Amino acid sequence: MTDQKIKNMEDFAAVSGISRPTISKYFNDPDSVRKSTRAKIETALEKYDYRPNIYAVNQNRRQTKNIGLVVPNLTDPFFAGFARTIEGLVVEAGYNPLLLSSHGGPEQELANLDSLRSIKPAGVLLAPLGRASLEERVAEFTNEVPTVLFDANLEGIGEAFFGSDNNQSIGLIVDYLCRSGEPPVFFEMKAPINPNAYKRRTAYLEAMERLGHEPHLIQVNGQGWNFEEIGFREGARVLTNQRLPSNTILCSNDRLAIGLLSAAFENGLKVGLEADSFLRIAGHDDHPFSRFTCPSLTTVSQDYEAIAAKSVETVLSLVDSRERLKKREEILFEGKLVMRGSA
Amino acid sequence: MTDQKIKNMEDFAAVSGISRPTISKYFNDPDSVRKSTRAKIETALEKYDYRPNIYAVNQNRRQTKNIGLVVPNLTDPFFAGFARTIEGLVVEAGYNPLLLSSHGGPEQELANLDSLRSIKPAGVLLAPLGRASLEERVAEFTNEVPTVLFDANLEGIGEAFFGSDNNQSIGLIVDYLCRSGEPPVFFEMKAPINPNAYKRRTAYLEAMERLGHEPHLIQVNGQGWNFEEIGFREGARVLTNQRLPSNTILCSNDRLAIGLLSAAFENGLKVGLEADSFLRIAGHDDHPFSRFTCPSLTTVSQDYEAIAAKSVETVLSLVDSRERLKKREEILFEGKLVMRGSA
DNA sequence: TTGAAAAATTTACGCGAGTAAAAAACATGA
DNA sequence: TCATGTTTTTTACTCGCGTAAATTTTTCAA
Repeated sequence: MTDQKIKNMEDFAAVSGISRPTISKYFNDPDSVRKSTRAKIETALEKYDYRPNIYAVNQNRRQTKNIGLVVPNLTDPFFAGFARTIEGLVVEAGYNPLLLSSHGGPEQELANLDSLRSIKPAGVLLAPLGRASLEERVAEFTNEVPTVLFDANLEGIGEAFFGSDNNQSIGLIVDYLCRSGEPPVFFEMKAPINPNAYKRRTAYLEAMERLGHEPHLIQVNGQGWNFEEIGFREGARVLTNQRLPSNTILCSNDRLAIGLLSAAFENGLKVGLEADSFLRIAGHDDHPFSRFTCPSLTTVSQDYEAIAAKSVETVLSLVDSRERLKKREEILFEGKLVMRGSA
Repeated sequence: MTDQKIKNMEDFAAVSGISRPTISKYFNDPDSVRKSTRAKIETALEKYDYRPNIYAVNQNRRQTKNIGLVVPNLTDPFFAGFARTIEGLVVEAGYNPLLLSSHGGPEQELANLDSLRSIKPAGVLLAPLGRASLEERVAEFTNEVPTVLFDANLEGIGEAFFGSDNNQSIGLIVDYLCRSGEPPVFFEMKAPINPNAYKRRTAYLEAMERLGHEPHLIQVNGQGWNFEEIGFREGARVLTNQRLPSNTILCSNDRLAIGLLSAAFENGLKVGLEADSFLRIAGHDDHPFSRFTCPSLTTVSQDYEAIAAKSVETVLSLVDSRERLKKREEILFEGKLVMRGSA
């Protein structure tokens, strides 16, 4: 490494003995130059520490290599894992992911889209919060920038949506619970933020009807994304005050279930499959922590790797083609039953 | 909102009736122009949708407004929360945070610093992994870019370090445990990744000595950042095979404790303060999930808000002054005992 | 050896702003 | 009203690179 200062492509072209336009071409695609030239450039690259100024590059390119990635809440390990997987795929494809978290707030979500706007992303992957009032503003954004939705759907918005088949997955676990014991009641928030929650509610009602059981919804109060807290607090109320029509509780998501399990423990109510258990509790999502609850949580895993892969693939193909999809695409991936100790 | 297209500052200057250099000045600091001019500009801003091209701006500014933020592992809610707090402070100060996660790998950490380099951040906040072999490369980076370390210290690297006083916090909980029952053994990984783990081990040994008790380290195998998994697996081995010299276990961090609690439950060992409990378990960090373990986890909370505030304040003052600190600063913040059910 | 195709070079312009210097316009208070 | 200092305008240059067109060089097969 020589320490002669290379401040721009001009300088680097000089020391490498190649013209600047060719150097530029090389950086846009190393395979687009003759092998012997590439070798010369790479030799120089080892000797001198140079990389193109990203601001100058992006100012002139038709399209940046930036891919925006917006998740509802990074504090939730489920989304953190999702984001990590997606980031990996994006990087692998030679693009530059930019991760933003909406922290559970619709205003923050819009702020995120706004700050993405300013970096002119080639495409965006958005897991929306899904607060009806702001869908319009999100739609505006997706008109400007090719956007693929994942995890939660906003009808008709974006080029495509990839997520879980709540119908199938809830059906799966309701089937299992009915088969192995008393039919479940459904534990959820009264006014959920996330569109999936509504889908799951409906799926539960349908599954119970299909199996000829009386459905029963337990809809608790609570705002925001502190699901464990809500599950704990409201779960304690329900468990101590209310006479439930079943000893089996299916929670709308694992985080509620984690809170509920904690409440059950606190109140000395044994949860599990054993004969002396008072309750069975199941969740949905296969949250990273659900293996470590007491007892470990029976749940449904989402195929988030497939969702991530398909989402990235789709947004990148949009970016490459510089076209929009003729028809909005929508694929729902199936969940898998994860049997553990709690139900 | 008129839809006449404003494509650059020139256009915007035209429609707002102000000269381009003055517009430029306005965007760099709205208060630097006369009130009447500012009013004119802001009126135009409401009418026409224009924002400066960030790439052109950053190409010409002496310094970008970007602040890099690198955390070891976003999948850990503790760091996700930390990051969120820091992001908020950075935005509030008018800077642009860029969040990257090292995913627990030193190579990824270097890759993160490398990709930060290309966006020419004005300053960086780094919570390092602390793998000795790569410290040198991190140090190189901190020579180029003003960097403040937080959470984990690398001796002599960066302009400053702000973190927890492990000595104080471990002392605090060892005191408490000894006062309220049997002196604790210390449960930790044999070869921890994180520098704090070493500090905590030492702090434990010192605290025990100070109180006149025989220390006892349980050092388990395990690689990487799956602390719950390691705590669970190795915890189960220890609890079933080993005769412990105490019924009280202090874990090096909450995530290990969460796994250990799960293992205890699985093996039918009652944890808690009750007379019929077999074990007491305590952790460190006040992890977001530690309220929902069974039983809830007694631990020490880090003053991460203070650490975040001080870190941001310091890096921004470095950025503003465009100077380096004469002397590396180092502040350790005290932890607080969080008494819950497990010990 | 030749000749066509492929690749590299030369030249030149554009992108959208920051910034500096000099000139002009404006604000303020006595 | 005038002098003074403050803002704004004008003009012009710079940043580092993408990109296009015309030209030259290289490559490789016939």
